[in-house]
Amino acid sequence: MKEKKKRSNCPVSCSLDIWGDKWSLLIVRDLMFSKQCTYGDFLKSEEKIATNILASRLQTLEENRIITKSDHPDSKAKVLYKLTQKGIDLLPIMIEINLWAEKYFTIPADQKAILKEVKKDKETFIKTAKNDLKKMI
Amino acid sequence: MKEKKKRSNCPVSCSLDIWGDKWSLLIVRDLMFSKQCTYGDFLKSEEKIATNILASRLQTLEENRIITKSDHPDSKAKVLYKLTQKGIDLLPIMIEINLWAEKYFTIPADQKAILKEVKKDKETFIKTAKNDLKKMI
DNA sequence: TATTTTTGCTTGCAAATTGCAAGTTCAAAG
DNA sequence: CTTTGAACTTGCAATTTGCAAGCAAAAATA
Repeated sequence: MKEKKKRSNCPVSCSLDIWGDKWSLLIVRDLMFSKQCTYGDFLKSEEKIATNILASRLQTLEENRIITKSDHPDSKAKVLYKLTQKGIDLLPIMIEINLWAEKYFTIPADQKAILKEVKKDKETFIKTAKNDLKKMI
Repeated sequence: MKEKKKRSNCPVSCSLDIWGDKWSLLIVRDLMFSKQCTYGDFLKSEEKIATNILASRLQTLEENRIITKSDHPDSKAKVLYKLTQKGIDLLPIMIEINLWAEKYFTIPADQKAILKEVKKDKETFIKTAKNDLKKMI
């Protein structure tokens, strides 16, 4: 496990050291939507991540205990990736990103529908969603 | 202004297209703390951003209307950078990043003190902080 | 049982980005 | 008029990205 040097002790800087790139939070997003994904599932996402980048990001996220690998119940050839508690705790950040983006971009209708639910009662939405994800650990 | 192609219409992806890197949110962080910064102020930050990277990020953030350049009242040689409303609206994301980091990293005492205030009443903290920033526009 | 397909990667390589150091330009101070 | 300061720009090596192809093990198919 290669320990990368922190740029500073600033909470924002420390966070970005781990997932501050164009791809990591998309992996986390997929896991928040799907609860668990295979390597192939990530590749199916709209943004078309390259296989080597995916492997690299999954490794970094695993090293930093944001995600875990586990055996797929159906097949030894498949691997299941899941969020850890640390990964689940990124949910509030993910939600605020969505709310910000909703204000400044045109986003898909189905996403808007979810955000409508979020805005009704953010606290409850997060609590429920976190619990749902926790069940999968 | 070079229009970069969006990877998808996903709100998270669109957001990361703009500020999904190791430096952009540190610039935003500095502006949230200091309200307004000069080029030199950014360079003084602990993380030691390179001058060319700083110039490049400032340009991208300006192109995407997260920040604006304005004249410094004291000198024509200086430039003031400020957050726009779009930039100010990143505050909830910034706060959630801080709260997440506080849970999983050891962070400086002064930062912890601020987060204690945040946790007392998040809504009010954000509203007040946003108003303070808005005054500077 | 033999062969093909699926799955999760790894490898090679060109292109783009980053990071460091050293300019450059214009305003302001001495 | 010379020096300093502020905001960049430039050059270049090192790292990272992105695309395509390859590969080994497991599973499905013939």
